[in-house]
Amino acid sequence: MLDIKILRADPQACAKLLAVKGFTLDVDRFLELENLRRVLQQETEHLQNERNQKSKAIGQAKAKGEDIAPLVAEVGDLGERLDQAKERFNMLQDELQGYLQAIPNTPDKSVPEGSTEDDNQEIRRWGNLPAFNFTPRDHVELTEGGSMDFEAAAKISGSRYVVLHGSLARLQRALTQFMLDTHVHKHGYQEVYVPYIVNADSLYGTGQLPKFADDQFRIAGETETYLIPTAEVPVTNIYRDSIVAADELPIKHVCHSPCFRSEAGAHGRDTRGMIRQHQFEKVEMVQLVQPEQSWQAFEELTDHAENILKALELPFRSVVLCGGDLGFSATKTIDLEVWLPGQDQYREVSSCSHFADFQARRMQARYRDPQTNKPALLHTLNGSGLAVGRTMIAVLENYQDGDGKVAVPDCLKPYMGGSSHIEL
RNA sequence: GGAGGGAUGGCUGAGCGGUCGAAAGCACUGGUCUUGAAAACCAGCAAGGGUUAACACUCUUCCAGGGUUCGAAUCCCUGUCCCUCCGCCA
Repeated sequence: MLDIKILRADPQACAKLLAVKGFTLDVDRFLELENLRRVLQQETEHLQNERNQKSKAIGQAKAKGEDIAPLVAEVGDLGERLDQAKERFNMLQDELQGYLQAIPNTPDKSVPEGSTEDDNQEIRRWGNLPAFNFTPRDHVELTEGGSMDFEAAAKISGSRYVVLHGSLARLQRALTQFMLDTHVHKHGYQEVYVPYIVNADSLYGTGQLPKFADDQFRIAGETETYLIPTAEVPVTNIYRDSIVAADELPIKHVCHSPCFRSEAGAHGRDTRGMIRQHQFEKVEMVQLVQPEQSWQAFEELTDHAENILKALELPFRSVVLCGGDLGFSATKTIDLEVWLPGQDQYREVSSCSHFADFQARRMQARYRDPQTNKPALLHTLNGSGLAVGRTMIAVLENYQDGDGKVAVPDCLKPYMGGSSHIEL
């Protein structure tokens, strides 16, 4: 959620920024709601004050043993008028609140303009594309023997699921372990284990609700709960409605979890292979930091994600998302795209986002500012480090030997029992 | 699943239907003292919102949502969560 004070102060400036994101802010509507809000609020508070005064007087009179009947009579229909004013005010507040909730975060000044991913801006490339003396196969062709089993998955669950057999299952686990260990031991993150089912408040806090309900898997039952679309949700929400001490910052968590996405709007996209699944594994980094340090933290976080690809010696490029491609809650996002020889293109394996205080405001995640000794909103950031399934695809496609085997990247060997190759 | 107990400020923890936004302690901030620190003492210290140039005034909030009342942290109902005991069970 945006800071309503900033919005009030200069709605035009906000509208201009939001336009970069392709969002049209109806300034007139906002001002209209705001003006009405002011009137109704003053009216309501005035009546409330009147009632408070009278009730207090009754209390004092009673304490002195005086007759309170005339005072009570004086209250008259005040309660009724107050209720009516309250109702009007609350209705308007709900409307204003709903209006505010639907406004995405404003993009940072450095975010390029543009509407689709074609307008994203490449900022760096790393690694040399592998040269093969054969035609590289994609991960589906490579695993035709059945180690990547979409048929079994379709039978037991449906489309967009996968069963991994034997060495592939192990490779995925090895990647996960390697990523976690790297972030914990080299990048200073604290590992957390979290629930994979969360309530609506948590999804609201990070911005998936109310707007993106269709992308979530809702659990049937009386209480409104959902499967997590990313560990970002439970991990960030650890700090919802809390005030942390400044010396606890920065908070850096890494968390491995499965992610569940209904992919509601992605019919027909990436139907082949395990690029786009309803369930996938991801290692997620989450940081909560002081506002002054957040851009530095953003660089570091992106670096941490890139380090995994470098260690795996997988060629990749980093791109800054343009306004139109930027997510609802983010002020800036850098995607890491790994080279997939089988597809002859770069594909996203990580998305590192800076949310500024947007999520923190929704979550009321704060720290005590040592300068003022007052609570202040934190800045939140997160990034995949990395999407494990897609990273595994990249390993398969980049390390294929043309002979039905795949070399194991050096950094993974300790996690693969020392094997230098896996059979598919 | 059965039976009880609980939810109050950053934390612990009092709180008769009426100056209760809430005792006390801890923590924190400032001061005195000290070469410096600690201790001791004194003082301050909840959050969010509105009107205002500012001073100031005011509203809301004691888990959440309803209700009773002139007035609710306090009484009633519903829900959520936590704790204890019994049962069951990875």
